[in-house]
Amino acid sequence: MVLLPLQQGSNAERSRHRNRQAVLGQVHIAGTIGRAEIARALSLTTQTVSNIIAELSLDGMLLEKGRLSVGRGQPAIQYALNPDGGYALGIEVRPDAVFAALLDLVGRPVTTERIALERTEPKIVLGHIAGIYARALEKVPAARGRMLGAGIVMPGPFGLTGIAGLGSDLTGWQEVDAEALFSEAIEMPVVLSNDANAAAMAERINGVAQDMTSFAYLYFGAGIGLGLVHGGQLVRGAYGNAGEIGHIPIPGSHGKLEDAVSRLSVQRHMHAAGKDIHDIDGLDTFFERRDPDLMAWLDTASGALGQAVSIVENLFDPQAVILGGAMPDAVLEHFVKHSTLPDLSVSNRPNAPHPRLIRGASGRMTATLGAAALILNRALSLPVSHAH
Amino acid sequence: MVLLPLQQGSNAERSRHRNRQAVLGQVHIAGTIGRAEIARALSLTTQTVSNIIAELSLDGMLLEKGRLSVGRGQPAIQYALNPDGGYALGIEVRPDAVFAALLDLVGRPVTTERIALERTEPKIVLGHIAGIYARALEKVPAARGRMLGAGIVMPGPFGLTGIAGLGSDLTGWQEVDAEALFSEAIEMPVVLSNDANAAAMAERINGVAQDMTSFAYLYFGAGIGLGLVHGGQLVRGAYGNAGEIGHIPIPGSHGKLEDAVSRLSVQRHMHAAGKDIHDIDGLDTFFERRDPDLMAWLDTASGALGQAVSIVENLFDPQAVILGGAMPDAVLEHFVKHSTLPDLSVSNRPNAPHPRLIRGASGRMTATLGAAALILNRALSLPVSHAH
DNA sequence: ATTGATAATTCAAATGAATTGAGTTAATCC
DNA sequence: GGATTAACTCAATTCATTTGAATTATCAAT
Repeated sequence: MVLLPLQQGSNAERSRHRNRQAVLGQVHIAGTIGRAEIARALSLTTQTVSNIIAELSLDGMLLEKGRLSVGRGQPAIQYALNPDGGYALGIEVRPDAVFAALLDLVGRPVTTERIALERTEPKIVLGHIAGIYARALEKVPAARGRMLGAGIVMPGPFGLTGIAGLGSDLTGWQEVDAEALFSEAIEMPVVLSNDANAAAMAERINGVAQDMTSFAYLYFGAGIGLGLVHGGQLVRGAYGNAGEIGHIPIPGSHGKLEDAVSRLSVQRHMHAAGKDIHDIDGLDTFFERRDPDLMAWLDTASGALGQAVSIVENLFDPQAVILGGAMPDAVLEHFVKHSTLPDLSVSNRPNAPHPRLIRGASGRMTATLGAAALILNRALSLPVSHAH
Repeated sequence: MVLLPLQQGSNAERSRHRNRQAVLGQVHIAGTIGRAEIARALSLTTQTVSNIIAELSLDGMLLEKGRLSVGRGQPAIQYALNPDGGYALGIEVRPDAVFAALLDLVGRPVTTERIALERTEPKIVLGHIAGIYARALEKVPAARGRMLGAGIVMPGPFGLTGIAGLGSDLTGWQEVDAEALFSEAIEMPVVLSNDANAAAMAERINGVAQDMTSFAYLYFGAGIGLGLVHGGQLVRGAYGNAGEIGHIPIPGSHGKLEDAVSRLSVQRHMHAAGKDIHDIDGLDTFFERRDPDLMAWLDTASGALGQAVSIVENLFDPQAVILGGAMPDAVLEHFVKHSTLPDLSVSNRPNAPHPRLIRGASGRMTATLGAAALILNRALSLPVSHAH
């Protein structure tokens, strides 16, 4: 169960694979780019990059985008990712529903689906998965034979821990190898993660973190989770449960971070004031009215959130902390504006290239999109292989 | 200044370099090991490993250690790291002194030195460094021409941050490229880090974390620092300042973690009781007597420490948290025994292979040894290259 | 408009390091 | 003592990269 780095030696074949990924990664970062520039970025010869690009074009992963002239010399032929070059399936399993999205190679959703769940036992969920996949292929025939893999998001923590069984867990999933079960059901590579990690990847592939290699993501789900990206890769921890920030104590507020700032927390608070919030839109409505009870909750929540951000900053020194998840954009924006971030932080630097706290771009589907982004990130960046 | 992953393509030469490191890494992990076993671990052919081992033996990095018979088949020739195969210099710059240690390839210190400092300006410190290096080579002639590099430990944080200038910083080092200056002074590769990161590496190379790839290290210096290792590599953060745990607020205690648990904290507390502690031995003496004022401090400190450990556990999900640094072993042991670790943690798992909190093995020189360990770790593990 | 400089690209040959496959050696098992 | 197993070696082959020379396309200066 321990994640440990898989030490793998290199040979010609693995070098080529690595270089293909690196080339795709450069194209992804740049949008459009020429071979010579890729060669310089990767310390390879243009000849090598030419060979690889010919191969990738043949495989349908790249498209020519005309020539770009910059000063003297022959203008470079520009290449871009072919959106149809590969697809990734994202699946988010929640206690009440399964969400799915099919993303193309540039990270755009091409089809999405939602299935309500009565029960969450593995058999039932897995039964739906095959259908989801089949319908996705039907809607997007171009994806057939071009699936890169599937990302699965489930509420953590995974395995037996001291915070298991605190409500958000799915029944029947505690002691099974979910990754293997899903992989068997849809016959493609599968990556399993929690919602916060996935959301972080969504921002990296197609959101506000595209230019960041080290950042943190605070995700509003039922509780609150933390996704950590370092050097372009997720920091999962030894057992895959890094980022359980909801349970850390916050001074001033009486208890855990989750008690002060989470969907459950606001629902509880509003309910005590005789006002019931059933979903995100409901919350949005109260916020639009500047409901005084909600504003009071936001005040204390902002304080707790600022503390949490500062802890994350001091422990991980990220380029920025991104805020997103199941909250109305306006509320997230309010948090970004009104959370007071302590001056006493390593992230409080003059001339910082990024604001310390940023609202995520991926909207409410962020975790589902992020599930697929886990796969895309693997396809578009140098591998840091891990084994179990 | 931002650390970003250096995307580098692969070719035959770089493959060989990588495979050499991987082979050395396997030998380091195993102690002694045969070629076939290395080949299996790295997914290489025995022929390839044979070639590489021949090369490494010729370079003096490996030693034959007889044959080991396990069941049928020809017994495998065992190889071990040649301690004299390479050396790493560790340098720790403190406000009052420079510590240095020369480590051989297996991580044993072969010579150490201490130089008192009146002033810490770059010119003065750098002036001492050349002398330290020269004397080390004189004492250990075998190290001449076999230096792998130098690790430098200086009090962080590096660069301009919101917690700069809070006392522990060295004067004159805020705005200079320390790595370049040291590298110029001793003409070898240099890695710069803070004390906690270095200490963590010391434990990984030659201490209690040899079998861990993801762990956290709580380091007692003047304040308290955190070193994070994930997948066998340091988590440095975007600007190299990850792990500034001293400044996070701790509930219950009135302020920062550092206020409750650090050398300065215990000195302040004891001074208020009319008892002065000047150094670690002084502290040890009070502890041996079970001085009631010290025991009272330890009580509150243990509580705060437990909170900090739990935060680290939940955010990082390490295999274990290691405790070490400038404290008497007996006091560290007391912390390990008496810190109450909350049940509500991802690290509170049944059948955990490691205790949640462990005392470090490297003793008082840990940061200096760790400085050199930064270099050894680079030589003995697969590269995760970063550029600035 | 012509010419030279610059840079991207292509072709063919060379290189480096890994793999492959056959053969040898040295232990255990029966 | 022969069969089996596994480590190790040798020589030939394969793969992917680099090297070096030649070609093409643009900009800049005369």
